[in-house]
Amino acid sequence: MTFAFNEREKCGSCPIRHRAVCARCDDDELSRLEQIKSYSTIEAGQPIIWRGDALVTFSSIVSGIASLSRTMEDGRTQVVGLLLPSDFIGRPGRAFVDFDVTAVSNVTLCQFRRKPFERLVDEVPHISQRMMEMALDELNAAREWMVLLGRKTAREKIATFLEMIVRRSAVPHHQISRYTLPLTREEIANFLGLTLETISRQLSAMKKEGLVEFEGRRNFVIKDFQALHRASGDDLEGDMGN
Amino acid sequence: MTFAFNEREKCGSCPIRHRAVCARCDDDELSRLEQIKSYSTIEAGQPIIWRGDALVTFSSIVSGIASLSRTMEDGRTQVVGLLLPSDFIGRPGRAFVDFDVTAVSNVTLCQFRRKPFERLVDEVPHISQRMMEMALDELNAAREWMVLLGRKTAREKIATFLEMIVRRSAVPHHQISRYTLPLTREEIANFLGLTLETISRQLSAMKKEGLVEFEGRRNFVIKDFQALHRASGDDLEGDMGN
DNA sequence: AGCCCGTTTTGACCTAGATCAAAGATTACC
DNA sequence: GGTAATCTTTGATCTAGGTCAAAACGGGCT
Repeated sequence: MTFAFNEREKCGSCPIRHRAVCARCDDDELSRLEQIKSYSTIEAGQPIIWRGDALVTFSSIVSGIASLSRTMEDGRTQVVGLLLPSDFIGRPGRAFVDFDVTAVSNVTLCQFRRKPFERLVDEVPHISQRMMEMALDELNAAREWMVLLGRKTAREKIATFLEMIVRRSAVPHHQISRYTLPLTREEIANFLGLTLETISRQLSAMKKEGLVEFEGRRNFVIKDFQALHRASGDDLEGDMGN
Repeated sequence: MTFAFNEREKCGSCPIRHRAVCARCDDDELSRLEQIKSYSTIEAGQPIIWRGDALVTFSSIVSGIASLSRTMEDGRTQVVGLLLPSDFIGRPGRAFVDFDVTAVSNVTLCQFRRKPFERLVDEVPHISQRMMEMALDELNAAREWMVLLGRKTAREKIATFLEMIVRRSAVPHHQISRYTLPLTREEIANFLGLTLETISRQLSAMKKEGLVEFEGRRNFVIKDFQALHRASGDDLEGDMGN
């Protein structure tokens, strides 16, 4: 699953070319980015940056999944977002990082050194426009998640989470499609504001009710998409948010 | 408290001139904004926009407080953000509104018609840069709030909320300073993911412990800032997030 | 000054989800 | 191919915060 990127790989053939911060850039702008970029890889489970670290590079996720999280002094942890390919790490204009970023699977990053990148953000409107767009999308997702965290029941939270995975893998779901949980039960719990036991019990219940079926710990099949949606607590927004 | 704005008030004397979307604009850019703006006022308690409404205008809050919220079909409500003077309403590039916006106190808006404003966003980097900055600040605040909603206890939530009010009123807190709750108990509950009864009980407990003192329902004095902070569950970030 | 109506407080009780504890599964690793 | 190290499931019990209900408080308004 890990892509092998040569140090001077061309942006033109990059898998996230049209979704990342560089999405709107023309060839000239792209070559300016090319000059300050480099690739790096992080193994599953390893930290990418810690909260409080000085921000020395920005990066785009090229492949793999990372989590953004905050851990309180006593160990309580909340995952505040999942970072997928094309998502951006780092915040122009800040000296320090606000949340821990951890590789959930093996991750390939396209990194930019801080100063030159910040200069580009100021000079190239296509970059700041795209970053604004991405920030607003994430803001919306974060707020949607706040509703989940503040008001949904355990069942609704988990149904919403499963639905999110289905929607993201975006394979126009035929009758039988197999999906994969990207996270352990504990990570799911930290994402949903629950405990791992509650996740496990709730998934078992959904199995028993014939809503999902599991093959191994991480692969599942949705047996009843409608019921899943009904369980999510969301109204039938035909994708309102567009 | 409500400001009286004449329809053609100059931006130069605007109280939010240096914090709103227009913060980075020069005089030329400001006059372009001036041409497409108009003021409007909304009474406390009235809706400003509903989720699902077509987005016809963007606006900046000039004075007053509004809330951003989502209500589920069965009435459960989560407030996902408070909008204070200089905060922005609306999202360029979207046709519909994603959350309900409601005036919590009397509100004055500086409104821009959609199309011309979107053109400005594309043409004037000072605007898109500022909007990105604001979006990123809100994103950070939203994520911080996710930690509160997902992992904090009722006590910690309320302490954090009181601290937020203290920090925002930004009067360099001398021994005795009087603050005001901008929300009813029910609104606080919907903001913190609790019920109004829990808010009331927790505030009573804090009173009994000598942490806060109330004068009427909405005015309070913090008797022990340290204890308040300790109760918030946050570590002693000397304002990390900068 | 008194009255009304919405807000807030307080009490009694209940429940969803947490916590504690101990088996079962998987996977990775010699 | 066995076994250690993780994960996951399941059970028993506890509790923070929710729910339901009623009294107390404020704060306009006449």
